[in-house]
Amino acid sequence: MSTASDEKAGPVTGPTAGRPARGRPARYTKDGLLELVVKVFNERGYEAASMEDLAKASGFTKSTFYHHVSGKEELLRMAVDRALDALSAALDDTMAHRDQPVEQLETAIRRTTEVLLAELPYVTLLLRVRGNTTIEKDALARRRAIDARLAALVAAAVDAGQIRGDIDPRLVSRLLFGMVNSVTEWYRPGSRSTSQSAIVNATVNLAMEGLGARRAPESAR
Amino acid sequence: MSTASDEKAGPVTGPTAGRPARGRPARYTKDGLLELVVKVFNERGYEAASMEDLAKASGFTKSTFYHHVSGKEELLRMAVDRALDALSAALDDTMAHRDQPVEQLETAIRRTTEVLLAELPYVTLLLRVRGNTTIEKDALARRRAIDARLAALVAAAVDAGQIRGDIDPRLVSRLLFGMVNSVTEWYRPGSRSTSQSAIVNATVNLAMEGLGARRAPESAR
DNA sequence: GTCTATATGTTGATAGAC
DNA sequence: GTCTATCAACATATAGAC
Repeated sequence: MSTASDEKAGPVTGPTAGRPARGRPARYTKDGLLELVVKVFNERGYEAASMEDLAKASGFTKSTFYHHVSGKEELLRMAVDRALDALSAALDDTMAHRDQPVEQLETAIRRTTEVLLAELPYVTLLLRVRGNTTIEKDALARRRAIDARLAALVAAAVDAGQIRGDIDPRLVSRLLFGMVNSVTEWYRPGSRSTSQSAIVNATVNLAMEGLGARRAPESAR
Repeated sequence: MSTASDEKAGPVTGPTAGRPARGRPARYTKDGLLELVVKVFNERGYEAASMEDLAKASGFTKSTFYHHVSGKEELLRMAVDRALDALSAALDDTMAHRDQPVEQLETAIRRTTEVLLAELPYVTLLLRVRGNTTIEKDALARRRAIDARLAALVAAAVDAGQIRGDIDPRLVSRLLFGMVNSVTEWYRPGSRSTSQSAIVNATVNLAMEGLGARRAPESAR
C-alpha cells in the first residue's frame, strides 16, 4: 500500500475464477481489492457507497469483507495516497531534470496528464475529496503542496520570459491544471475514439498554444 | 423557481433579523432558502447533507423545514435547473449573434465563465452531479446537450479555418470547457486577490492563445 | 406554522457459531 | 475465513398536538 505500482505478486488480480464459490468465494491481492473498491467509490460516490455495496461487489459478505479491510476510511486513504504518490513522483522526476523553466512546465503538464490517465480511478477519487474527515484533510493538504509546486513552475517560466506574463501565474496554474484534471470527468479507459497519447498531446498543445486563432487586438469588456 | 433570476419580492433574502425567534423563527424567499440549501449541499456534499443539516442551517426544525420544501431531491432539481437555465440562456444569446464562428466560440467561453461566476454555487452543484436518481440523470442529459452545442461551435470554427484543426474538436471542447468549469474548484466569491473579470479574461486568453511560449518544433514521444 | 414524537429503513461495525 | 444475527446511530419523512 506504500507506493503506487507495487503489486503484491502472482497472476491474481480479480476473483480467482468465474462464480465466487461458497465457502471459498473469492481471492484478491491487496491492490486488486483496492481497485475494485475504488471503482465502486467512483461509481456511487464515496459517501454514498456503503460497506455492503463494497462487500457485494467483491463477492464477500459484509462481515467477511471487514475481516479483510480495516474500514471505509482506511480504504479511502490507501486510494488517495496511491494517486498522490504517483503525482508527486512525476513532479519530482520533472524537476530533477534541470531544463529550461518552460520545458519543465511542459513536461509537468505532460507527465501529470499521463499519471492521471495511468492512475485514473485513484486520481478521480482524489479530485472528488472535499475534506471533512482527517484523512480527507490530509489528502487536500498534500494536493495543495503539489499545486504550489506547479504554480512555482509557471512563475519560474514567466520570470525567465519564456511564457506570457500578463496573467497571474497562480491563476494560469489553476486553469491549466484544472484543464488537465478535467479529463477525469469524461475519459473512460478503452475508449477507441480517443487514445491516451492523443489526450496527452492535446493537453500539452492547447496549454502551450491555445486554439491558435488569429485574434483582433483585445481590450475592454 | 422557473428561471434563474426571478426573486419573489421584497428585501428579504436571509433570516429576517438576527436570532430566529421562537414561534416565527425565520423567513426566506424561495430563492433565499434555495441559496442557503445549495450552500450546505456544496459544503457537505449533496448525499452527505441530511435534511436535518438543512433545517438547522435555516433555523427551522426538520419538520417545519419539510413544511416549506417538498423534499431533498426537489431541492436538488431546483438548484441544478437554475444553473442549466443560465448556461443555456448564455449559449442561446451567443448563437443569436451571427458572428464568425471563432468569435462565437470566444463569446461562448467568455459567457460561460461569466455565468459560472455569477451562479457559482448552483453551477458547482451541477458539476458534481453524478447521476443515480431520475433528477440527476435529467440534469446530466441537459448538460450533455449543452456540451454538444459547445463542441459544435468548436467544429464550426475549425471548418472555417479560424482555429487549429490538428486536434479533434470534441477533445478541444472538453478540455477547454473543462478548464472553464474547473474554476468552481477554487474560486470563492469575495476573493480580493482575483477579480471575476481577471478570471474571465484569463480563461478567454488562455483558451485562444495558450501560454504563448515559443516552442521547438514538436514531434514524437 | 411550528413543534415533539415517531415510523420505517439504512448505515458502519461487531459478536460468536461453524 | 466465512457466515448469520445483531447493534447503536442516523437517515428521510410523516402524524398530530399546540
